[in-house]
Amino acid sequence: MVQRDRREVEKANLTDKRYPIKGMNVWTPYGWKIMQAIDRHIREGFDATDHQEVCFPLLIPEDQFAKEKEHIKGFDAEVFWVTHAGLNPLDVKLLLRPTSETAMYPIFSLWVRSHADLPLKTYQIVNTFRYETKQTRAFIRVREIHFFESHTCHADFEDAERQVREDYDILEELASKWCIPYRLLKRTEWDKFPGANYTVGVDTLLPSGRSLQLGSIHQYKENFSRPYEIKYEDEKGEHRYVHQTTFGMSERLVGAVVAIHGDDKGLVLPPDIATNQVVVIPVLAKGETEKVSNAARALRDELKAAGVRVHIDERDVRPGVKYYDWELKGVPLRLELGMRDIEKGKVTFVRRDTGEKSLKDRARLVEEVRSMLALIAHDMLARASKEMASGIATVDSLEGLPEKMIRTGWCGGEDCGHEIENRSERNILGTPVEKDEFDGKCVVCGKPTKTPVYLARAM
RNA sequence: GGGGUAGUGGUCUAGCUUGGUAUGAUACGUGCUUUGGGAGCAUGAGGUCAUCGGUUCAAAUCCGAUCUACCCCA
Repeated sequence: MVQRDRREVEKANLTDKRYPIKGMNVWTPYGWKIMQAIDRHIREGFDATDHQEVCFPLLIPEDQFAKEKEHIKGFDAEVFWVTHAGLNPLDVKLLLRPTSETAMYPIFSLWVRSHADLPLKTYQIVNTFRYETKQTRAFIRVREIHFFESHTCHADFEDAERQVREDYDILEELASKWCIPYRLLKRTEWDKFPGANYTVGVDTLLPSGRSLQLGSIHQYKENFSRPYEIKYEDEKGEHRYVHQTTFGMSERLVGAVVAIHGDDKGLVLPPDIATNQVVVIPVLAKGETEKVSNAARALRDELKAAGVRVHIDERDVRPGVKYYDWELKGVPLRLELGMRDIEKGKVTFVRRDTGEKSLKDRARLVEEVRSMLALIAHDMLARASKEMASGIATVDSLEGLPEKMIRTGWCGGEDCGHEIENRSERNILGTPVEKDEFDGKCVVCGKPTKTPVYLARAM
C-alpha cells in the first residue's frame, strides 16, 4: 500500500525525476498546471482576507539567520550554504532559505512603525530549500520545495489568535476545493516548529495508513519579534513587540491529491484542480467524420463559452486509446459523441471517479455538465472523508495496534507522551483543535482525560 | 543514522558468471487502411551501456570511487 502511494504519483507523469540532483525534480507541464491551480486557490483565499502577496530574496545572510536561537537550532543541519561569489570566498556566508522568517523579519521591523500599520498580513509563494537526509520522495519529501507561507504581525496575542482562526477558515474552504479531508492537531511541545509558541499541524491520512502533514499554522507570540525587534508605538505612545503567526503549505498538496484520489487507472483530479474538467471524444464513423467532428467542436465551444475548462481530443487514434489516456490524466468528466448519440439528441457522460456512464440530453448540455462536476466534487470529498474516518481507530491500549491512525487517551504529560510514542512505534501528531468528544484515560498513567491524542506513522 | 539492491535508445529489458562495440518489446516519425475500451501493414530514426578513474591488445561485462533511484531497519 505504501508502494501504491508512490506508483500513482509516478505513473501520472507530473514530475520528471531524471534531474541529477537528489530531491530536486522537474515539474512537467501537466504537473505544473495542477500546482498552479492549487496556487491560484491559495491566492484567491488569502487575497480575499486582505493578505498582501510579497516576494523576498532567496538568500539570507548567516548572521541574520542566527538571531533566534531555537529557530537556528531546528534548521541549521539542513540548510544549503552559498560560500563563494565567483572565485572569492564570502565574508558572510549566505544560505538558501529553508523558510522565510529570518529573511522577512528584519524588513518587517522597518515596515512596522505604529499600531496603524497593524495587522500586517503578507504571504509569498516561492521555493525553499532543505537538505533532507531521509529518503526523498516526489512531492512528499524533496529538497527544493514549492512553498506557500503567510506571515502576519499583530498588535497583541488576541489579534494573532484571531488570525489563526481565520487561517482555519481559509483552509477549510481550500481543502473542500481539493476534496481533501484533514484534522487540525496541536503538536506537542517537543514537536512544535523551532521558535514557535505553539504549532497546529494539518494532517491527512493516506490509503497506506500513514499520515501526511499538509501544512502547519504557528503562533509565534513575541518569540521572533523580540530578537528581530519588530516593534510598534501604540495609542498611548508606548513601544510594544508585535505578535506573529505563520501558515505554511507546500507541493505536498499535489502528492496528497494524487495519493488520496488516485486509483488503478491513474489520477483522479477534483474538478476545481483539473486542468481540463471535461474532455470531449468524437467517435468518428466512415463517411460521417465531418458531421461528428463539427458536432463535437460545437460541444466544446458551448462549454468553453460557459466557462468550463474543456478539451477536445481530435488525435487520429482509436477512441479506446483516448479513454485510457484521459483516465490516466484524471480528467473528471468525459463526453463521448458519435453518430449513435447525435441521432438520439444525446451525449454520453462518463464520470472518472466512479466510471459510471449515462446519456444526457444534448439540449441541456451546460447545466448537465455543471451539475455533474459539482456532484463529482461532492462525492470525492465525501468518499475521502469517510475513508479517513474509517482509517482512525480509537483504542484504550497500545497492544496489537491496527495499521491505522490511532486515537487514544493522554494526560498531556511529557513522560507519558514519550512512552506512548515508544510503545506504539508511532509519532504523536497532537491533540485536536476542533471539537472531538472523548472520555477516557491516559493509556500510560491511567489518569482520566477528556482530550484524545492522535498517533500515526508519518509519511 | 544503519543495512541492502540496482542504473543499457524516451520507457521497460536481454547480454555481465566465462571481456571481442548491444537483444527484444513499447513509445516516437512517415504513408495507407481504420475508429463506441489500448488496431494492422510497410518504412524510418533513436545508444559516449549513470559518471570518473583503474586493469587489459580489447571493458556494458572485471576492480575502485562518486552520483542517482528504490527497498528494509532504527
